[in-house]
Amino acid sequence: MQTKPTSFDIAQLAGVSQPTVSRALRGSTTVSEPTRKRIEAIARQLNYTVDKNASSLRRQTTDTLALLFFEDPTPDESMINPFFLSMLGSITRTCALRGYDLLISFQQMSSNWHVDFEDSRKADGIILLGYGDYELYRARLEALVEQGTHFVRWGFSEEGQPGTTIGCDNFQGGYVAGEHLIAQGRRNIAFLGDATSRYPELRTRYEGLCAAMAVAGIAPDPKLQVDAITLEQAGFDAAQALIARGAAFDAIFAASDLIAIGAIRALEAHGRAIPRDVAVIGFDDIPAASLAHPPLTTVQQDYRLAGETLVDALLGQIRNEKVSAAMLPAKLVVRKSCGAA
Amino acid sequence: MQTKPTSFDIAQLAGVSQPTVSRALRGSTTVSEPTRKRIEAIARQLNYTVDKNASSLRRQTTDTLALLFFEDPTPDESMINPFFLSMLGSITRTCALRGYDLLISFQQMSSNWHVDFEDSRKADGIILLGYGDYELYRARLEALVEQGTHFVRWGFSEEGQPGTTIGCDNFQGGYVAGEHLIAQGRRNIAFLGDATSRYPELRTRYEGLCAAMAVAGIAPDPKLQVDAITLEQAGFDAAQALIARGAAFDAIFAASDLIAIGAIRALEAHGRAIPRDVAVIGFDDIPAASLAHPPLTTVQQDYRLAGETLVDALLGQIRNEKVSAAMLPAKLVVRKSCGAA
DNA sequence: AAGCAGACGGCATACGTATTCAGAGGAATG
DNA sequence: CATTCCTCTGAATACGTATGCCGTCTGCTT
Repeated sequence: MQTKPTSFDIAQLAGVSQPTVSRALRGSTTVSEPTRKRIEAIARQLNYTVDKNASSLRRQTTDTLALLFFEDPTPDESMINPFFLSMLGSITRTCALRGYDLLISFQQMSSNWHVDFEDSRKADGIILLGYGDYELYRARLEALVEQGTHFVRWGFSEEGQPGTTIGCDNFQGGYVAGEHLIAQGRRNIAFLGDATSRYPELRTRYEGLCAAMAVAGIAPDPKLQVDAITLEQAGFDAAQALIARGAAFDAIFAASDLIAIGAIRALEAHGRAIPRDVAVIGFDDIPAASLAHPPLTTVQQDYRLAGETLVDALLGQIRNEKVSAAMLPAKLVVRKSCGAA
Repeated sequence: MQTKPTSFDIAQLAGVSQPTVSRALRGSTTVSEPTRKRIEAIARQLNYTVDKNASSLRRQTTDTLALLFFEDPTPDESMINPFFLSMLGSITRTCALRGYDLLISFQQMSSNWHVDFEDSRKADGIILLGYGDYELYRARLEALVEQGTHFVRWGFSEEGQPGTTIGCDNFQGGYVAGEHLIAQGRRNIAFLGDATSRYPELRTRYEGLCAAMAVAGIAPDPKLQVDAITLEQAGFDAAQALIARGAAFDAIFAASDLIAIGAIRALEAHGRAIPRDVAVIGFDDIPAASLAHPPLTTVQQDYRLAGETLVDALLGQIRNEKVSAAMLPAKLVVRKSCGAA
């Protein structure tokens, strides 16, 4: 095949005009059955494919979604939150099922991605993946909304927030974690993860924990809360700090699996046995959680469902349907680190 | 902004013609300095972005690459080899640096992706990621080459193989692993991973191991080799089989980290202590390797370099440069599982 | 036999950009 | 002052598809 066949080539071979070829292949309109069959056969034989650019240009729509990871810059720039990586599989798969291509990009929060995708008609909509300080980029999201850009966000969903947000029920996740630890007889439960409003999803997990404690008549102790962001090193440091404070604790609820794994390393370095001395529960259920030692009990976010929901919400928005925020259930996965049978 | 501004809008505002706007913004040709400045200012003010589809259609080039994962189907379809996932970061980053967008897709090997990307002008070239039985899709790759499609492949590089292949030096990786185990005083080294030609990269790792053993005067023992593909479960099963054979071994070299982690689970289930009774070395250095218990000594593939090399090789090919296969060095990362100080 | 509806398909054109060709104007040269 | 050359820019057009509009032909009704 020297040169890519066009709809004109097919038209000529089929003895019809180019528009008829277009109509026949797109299915919709009125083309007689025999004509369509003939055109389809020739197209197949020539390995004809519709030119995506010409088609998109003409239809003013791309059948493509863009996936943007934007996180706080990490030491290793190419490191991605493993939980998001797990979602990736589900997102690409859902896109494929819906007949959409997926464009992917990592972004510094400082760059001007908001101009770059829908504006230049590379994609019909954007999926935003990124934990983190929401207020920092609020202005950007508002600009997107104002501009009429289609996008959905994974994360914490709040009243009056620009755009559509899909997230997991962080409160409930924290609650079941707390409930489970208390059922194991633990009373002094520490929390490693941000309790300020900088990372609302982490704070909400804490609030869920506190609610479970309240039900059991346990008052939250500020000394048992240490700030930590999602990385392993942060978990290590936070656990160190917790020990240094000298407050007694017999359980840790970590706001992410990586924090939990880091904390376990620190605890073992200080001679605390897991789960005997300290029960540990994480959050996310990343692939490494089951490989950790001891295998990590954790609150699972359903990444399959998450990916599907994100894509479908975005497609709904593109079709101008009314799309509302959604909160996905969290599920406790019991392994060894919490000391349950 | 109700309607997306076009180059005509800018032309009108700047008092020039549309072609001049195009020239000014693409930089290349001769546009006087003041005119260019004026045009750029107006473009910025209007948030103008070149329409990707129109531009691609006109230039017959997309500035987009496609990344295709195609692996043997796994039980969980959305599971990706973690090593490839690590490469993803580096690939997207390199693409961004080179000014290319990245289209991503998972593929069943049965689908007709070979028609779908460059043919329909979605991308200028394709990156193929997938271990596995090369012969199965040899015909496809040959069709790609014949068609003039630009693509590079990660994997085992062999004489007379269609297309350009970038891979890691599996032989050397196996060699340093063997060398290290022997230096630890281990003599009976088992290999978990395919030794047939179905997975050439795994077989080559075995050959490297054997070479190191030969230098130390150790003959390879077929009873100490068990087939296993890259998954954790395969490692577990393989180690079980190895133990069942009854042959004595004091070390395991696993063809992937997941195999190694699965094997460790099986060994511990049988009361063998790591590394005291059995030293274990894996391959890849996936993120979970350092989190495993004990932390896994492994042969590291440089995923940063790998991603860069893949992208640059592909871009070279697109520019019609002479691109040759490349073999990237492998590096031993010593942790606890091999019993070294 | 005339009229008419409906099914099918062609003509023309638009989508927004990049490039070829040629022309206008000015500077430089003799 | 005429000629040449160069710099800058405009006119025209092509890229490949999708669609609004209209014509034609068949077959049916009255």
